[in-house]
Amino acid sequence: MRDSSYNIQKIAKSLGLSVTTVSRVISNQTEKYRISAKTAKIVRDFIEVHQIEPNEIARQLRMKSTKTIGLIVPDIANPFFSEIARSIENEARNNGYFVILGDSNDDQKLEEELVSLMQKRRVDGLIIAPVGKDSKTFKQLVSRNFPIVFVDRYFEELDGSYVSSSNYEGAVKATKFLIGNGHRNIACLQGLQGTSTNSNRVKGYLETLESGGLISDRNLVKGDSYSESDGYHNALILLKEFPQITAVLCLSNLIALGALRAIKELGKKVPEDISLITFDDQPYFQFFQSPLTTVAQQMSSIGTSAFQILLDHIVSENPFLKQKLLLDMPLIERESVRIIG
Amino acid sequence: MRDSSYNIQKIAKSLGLSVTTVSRVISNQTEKYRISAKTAKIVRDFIEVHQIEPNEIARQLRMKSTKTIGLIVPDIANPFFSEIARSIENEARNNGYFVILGDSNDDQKLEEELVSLMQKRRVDGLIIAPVGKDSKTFKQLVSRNFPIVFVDRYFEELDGSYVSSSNYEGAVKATKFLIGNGHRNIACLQGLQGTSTNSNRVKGYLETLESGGLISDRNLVKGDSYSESDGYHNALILLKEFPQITAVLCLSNLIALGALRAIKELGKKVPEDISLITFDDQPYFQFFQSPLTTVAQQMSSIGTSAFQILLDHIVSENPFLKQKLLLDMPLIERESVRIIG
DNA sequence: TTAGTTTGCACAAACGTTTGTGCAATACTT
DNA sequence: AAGTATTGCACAAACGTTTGTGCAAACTAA
Repeated sequence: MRDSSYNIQKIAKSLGLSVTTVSRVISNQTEKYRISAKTAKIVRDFIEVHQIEPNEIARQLRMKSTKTIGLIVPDIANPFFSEIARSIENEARNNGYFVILGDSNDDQKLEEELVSLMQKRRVDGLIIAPVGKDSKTFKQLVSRNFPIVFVDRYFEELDGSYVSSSNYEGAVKATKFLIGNGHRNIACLQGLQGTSTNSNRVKGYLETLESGGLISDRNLVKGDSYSESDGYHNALILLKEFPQITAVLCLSNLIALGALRAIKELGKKVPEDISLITFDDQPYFQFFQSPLTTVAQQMSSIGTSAFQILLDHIVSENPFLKQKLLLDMPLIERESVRIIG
Repeated sequence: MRDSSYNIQKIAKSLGLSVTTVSRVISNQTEKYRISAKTAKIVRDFIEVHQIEPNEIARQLRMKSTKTIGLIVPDIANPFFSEIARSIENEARNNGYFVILGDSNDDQKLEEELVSLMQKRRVDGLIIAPVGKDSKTFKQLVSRNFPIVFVDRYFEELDGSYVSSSNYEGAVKATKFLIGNGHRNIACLQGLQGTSTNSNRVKGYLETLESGGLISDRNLVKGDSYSESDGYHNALILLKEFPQITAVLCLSNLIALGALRAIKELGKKVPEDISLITFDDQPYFQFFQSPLTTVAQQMSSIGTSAFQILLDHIVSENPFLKQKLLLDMPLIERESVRIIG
């Protein structure tokens, strides 16, 4: 007979006890405050029978802690972020925390609004995969030492904790792989410009080309969003403009999907006409016409690490110890890269 | 200079006003309570300058409304659910609501715990894609008229609102399509038994076989989870045991991935050896070796409808008006079904 | 038996809002 | 000028917890 109109005051009245005592039983502080085992049992039984759920909101107000964290991602429907979200939700729940979800739709304005709303909600901390072009939304938060952890994209100029992948090395690995397979004209479909992930990946790509004795042509780098449509449009442009291209490096899973759509539309085939390698491995990539070779990110590790670091910040005595974590990016070789004589 | 230590009491003191007045300005009740425009402006300017964020928790306590809904899904990393989640989050935010996320991992026990936790959190309502085998977790909620909307899976025996797809018709459509292409030995890889989605789909499949003059063999229906691994294992068993099978109907996107893995492992090809059709369209299905023919669900419509219905329940004077909505399932024809002479 | 100690619980303030109502001061009316 | 109406704001209770402290009653010791 669950009755949410019951609160600990009514329990107290019903049992002829004080609110104080009931509260202390519920919060398992019986020893500390010397509540007798007998009384404790009476209270617990009563709660059990009536399925009473003490008002958490009042508790939050009094304790000044909501046991809630905010999670803001650019696109929860992107499997990369939803996988991260899953592991964060799991880790949070196992530690007694709730997760409020915000989807910024890669929109800086919306992101800022979400951050503000979550501050109002008094979340204890924030995990955010920022749009990432501009750090101004977070400058104050970080300098106030508000518990916050960035995932995926982050800001070099901000002394905040983050968890991401070793994007530079990942791009190096991918580009070397293409060069090693004989490719000389390698294009790059990039993501949102000005983001740390994009900058590092493009840098890895360009520097590897140069150190491989190839000319790195910035015209072969196109795109300005991690979306499917951006990948599609820029792949079309790129492949029409530079017919000599034999390989394309895609900087995200969605970009790769867009590129594939474009390639198909142009009547070309992977890997016969165009070789393709992409960031962000997905289980289904193995079933593609040409199973995709990828540079993978460890999504669930990113999520669990991010939460653990955030938890440190929330409970820590030393809020100045920031953690910066870059996880390894394994290259997963499939069949989308052709070996050129 | 954002300072969350500011609250409306301090604003009041700083401005020489009463807390009451400040509160009324903030909540835009100036006309109702006759706060002069001049005073209102003073308060608003002060808040603007100091970037003050009034304590939402206190408001929630006083108002007995959290402007928060709970969303529980079996697997947020499944694109089907993450797409729904995205549209719900969007719709919720646009209506001033927050979304607390819970991932039940298709575990009844965990689901029940999540529901209980969210009740404690005093969410104003709940949207839940239930594990769906057993309705007992929700019986009380529904009978108490707690605002709740089921999505995807639901319970016939419960008079609760739900939004799902016309699963029966979808299965009929898919099965007819296979029969129409000459298939006579059609297997079915089902999802979690006892769930509404699964029952309706299997029913549609079996009845279509029968009405098509084919024998419906229950041995050709295997599986008990919507997961990739379940699809994989049962596809292996099924294809080994019944070599006469020419087509497989998969009841979810993940099951289809598992089936594909099994088919590949057995050295067979889609659609040459095995035709395949699956529920839950995904954008990337078009890039598969054999682009998959699917029966699609309208995820974002499911999400937005679910929230709107929930909102109705939350604000409505008439909590007894339940809505049951089944959205259309279009058949998307690609190349995974072979025409048999 | 009495003084000292321990046990078991209650009082009341505090967390930061919202809101019905009351009460001055000002404005309006004739 | 005096009475009435209106304007502008403040008081205080309430939402339901948590917690430092106080104070009887019960137990212990001599």
